[in-house]
Amino acid sequence: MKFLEFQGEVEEVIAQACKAAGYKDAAVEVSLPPNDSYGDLSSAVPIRLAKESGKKPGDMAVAIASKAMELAKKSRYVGGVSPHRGGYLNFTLNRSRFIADSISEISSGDLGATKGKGKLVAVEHTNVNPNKALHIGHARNLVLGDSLVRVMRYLGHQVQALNYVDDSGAQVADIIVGFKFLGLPDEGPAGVKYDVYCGDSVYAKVNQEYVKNPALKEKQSYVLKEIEKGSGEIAEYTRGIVRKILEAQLATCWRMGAAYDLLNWESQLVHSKMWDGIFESLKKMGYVRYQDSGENKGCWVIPDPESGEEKVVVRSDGTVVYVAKDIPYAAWKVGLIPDPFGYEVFSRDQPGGVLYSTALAGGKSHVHFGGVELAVSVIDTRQSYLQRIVAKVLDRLHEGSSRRYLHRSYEVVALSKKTATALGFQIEGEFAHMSGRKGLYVNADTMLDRLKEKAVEETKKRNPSDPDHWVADVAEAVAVAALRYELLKQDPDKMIVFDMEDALQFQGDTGPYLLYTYARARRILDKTEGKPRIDPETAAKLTRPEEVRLAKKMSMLDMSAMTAGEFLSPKEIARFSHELAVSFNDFYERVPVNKEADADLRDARLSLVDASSRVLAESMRLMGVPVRDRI
RNA sequence: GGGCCCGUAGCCCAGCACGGAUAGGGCGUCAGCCUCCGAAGCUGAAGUGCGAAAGCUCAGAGACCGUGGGUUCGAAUCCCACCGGGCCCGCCA
Repeated sequence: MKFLEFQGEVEEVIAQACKAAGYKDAAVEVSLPPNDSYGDLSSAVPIRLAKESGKKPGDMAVAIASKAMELAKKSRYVGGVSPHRGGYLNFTLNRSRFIADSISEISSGDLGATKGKGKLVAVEHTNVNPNKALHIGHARNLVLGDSLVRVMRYLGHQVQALNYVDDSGAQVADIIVGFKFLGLPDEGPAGVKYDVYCGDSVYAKVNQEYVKNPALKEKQSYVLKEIEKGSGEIAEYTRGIVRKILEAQLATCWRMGAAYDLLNWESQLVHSKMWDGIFESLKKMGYVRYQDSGENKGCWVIPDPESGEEKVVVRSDGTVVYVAKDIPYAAWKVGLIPDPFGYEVFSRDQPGGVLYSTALAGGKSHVHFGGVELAVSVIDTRQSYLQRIVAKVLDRLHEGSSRRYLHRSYEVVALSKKTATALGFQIEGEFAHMSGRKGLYVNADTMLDRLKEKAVEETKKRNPSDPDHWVADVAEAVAVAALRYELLKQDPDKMIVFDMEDALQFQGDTGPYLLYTYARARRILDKTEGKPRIDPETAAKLTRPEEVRLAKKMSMLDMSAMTAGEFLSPKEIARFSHELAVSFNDFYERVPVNKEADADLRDARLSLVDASSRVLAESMRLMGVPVRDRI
């Protein structure tokens, strides 16, 4: 997009100007000035050069600026250069040319997305144990991961969205114990989603029973062994239950706008024997050791020379621990071992494309997964330690491969005291961590339903004569927008203390604000006579600061996305969207379009409205926030 | 005991990766704005100057950026220590 081109030109001008002034290898750097009265782009290079040469920063800026002004004449977008007495070099845009070019580029459908040329990338996210419904903590994972997938694709990468299904762990076993040994019905009540039933009623109840009746725990390990065996009545039965729960979970994921390319089943990973080969290599290189004495007697362990501690990878009964499942999975992702899987279609109903599933026997291999250049795992911060172990092992298997295996960690979602109390729990501090076992959580669907309820109310108020199905569609979009934006906009390193009442907010820095802003923009296009039209002459009429700011902001989407991709931080897009929406509303309040008498100016403004709203829609799409023409 | 993360107005957050020009938003509070394109929005908050007035002009609420040191011409940003909060360090996943 054009602002990046402008920035490139500015950097070139600075480099050349420094050279001309006798400073050959000056490091070029530019930044957005704190206030646009300084200019459109600034550089502190003279300050640095002054420091090195012992001159005054202001004088240095003047010296560099005099060279830069000449050079700037050859560029397309640099309109002016001025020195600042503090030592800054301030660059201004050739505004009419910049605006005209920006608008035509965007109007032609070029929203800054990179075409092809990217890397093969895997993004793993969601990864919810198939024994319960998604709560808002899982939703944070999904929103982060799915947005990352979208941003990476925008940046031209070829992305595989992976969802790991732990179908052979203790949590699934608990459900089966409930059905097989506590006599709980394996059909939930009518009208209750199956994942909700299993999580709310079965899982919670089984865990209560474990406390009262410790003998029941033995049933759990029996079930676990049966599942691991992979055949027999219990294993077959479990497969059916897991599939049913998973389908219910996927309905929620799809509702939130996430789509996946592949489901990786843990049971298949185990049966693929990928671990065996890796285990052998690790043994050969002496990285894993057998302990014949001490507290880990009979186990295979990975020693950590730094801490002096050791991590068990194979238990004394010969079964593998969780990291030993994550290691082959990671190795498969970055292509350190041959792909043992075939692939089959799991669902064609997924909005956003066919969903595949790993398959050991009978799977076709016309599609390929794994073996990527960059693997990103969206996993909460509590697993950082284990992820570091996985990375270390990858480096042992192939030096440097951990650089291609990135853990995007994020903090958990907790519940505010108010919300926890409303759910019937007594809380000590200001917030409470969610707990599936205790039944202390807010389901993603529950939250979406609450949001939707409120959105129906608000939408009806504004559109009393529209049909119910239309209202419902809009309200659903508003609900998803509100939840996704809320979970995305905050820094992943910060714990979210979720409060039900606060989250029902539709004003201010929220998803619905973006939807509203977009709808306002489309309204102008509907209501105004004339057509969006821009050319160098009419662009010269767009001189109001609100117009210039809006045009500048909209041409920075690609820059935001690049930052988001580089730091695996989609919240960049949230910030950008909000700023763009604020710029638009500022323009909306002060600059008339419909009522503008000058037809050229009106059409130019129309084209600005059209272009900026397209960019807004694109940035919303990158966050998975739905867009509607009218709300 | 070892490690990771957080600490910015009454509340919630941005800015920190790459040190730089007046530390940005949002909620809440108070006061305004729908016979100008959608009020899910926007404007204003002691006041100053001009004017009969509409209005214009300049200014503008709330923050010792957890504390104390250090590096630097310059620190919210980098380094160290401390304080407060959360998390991890299992033959659970």
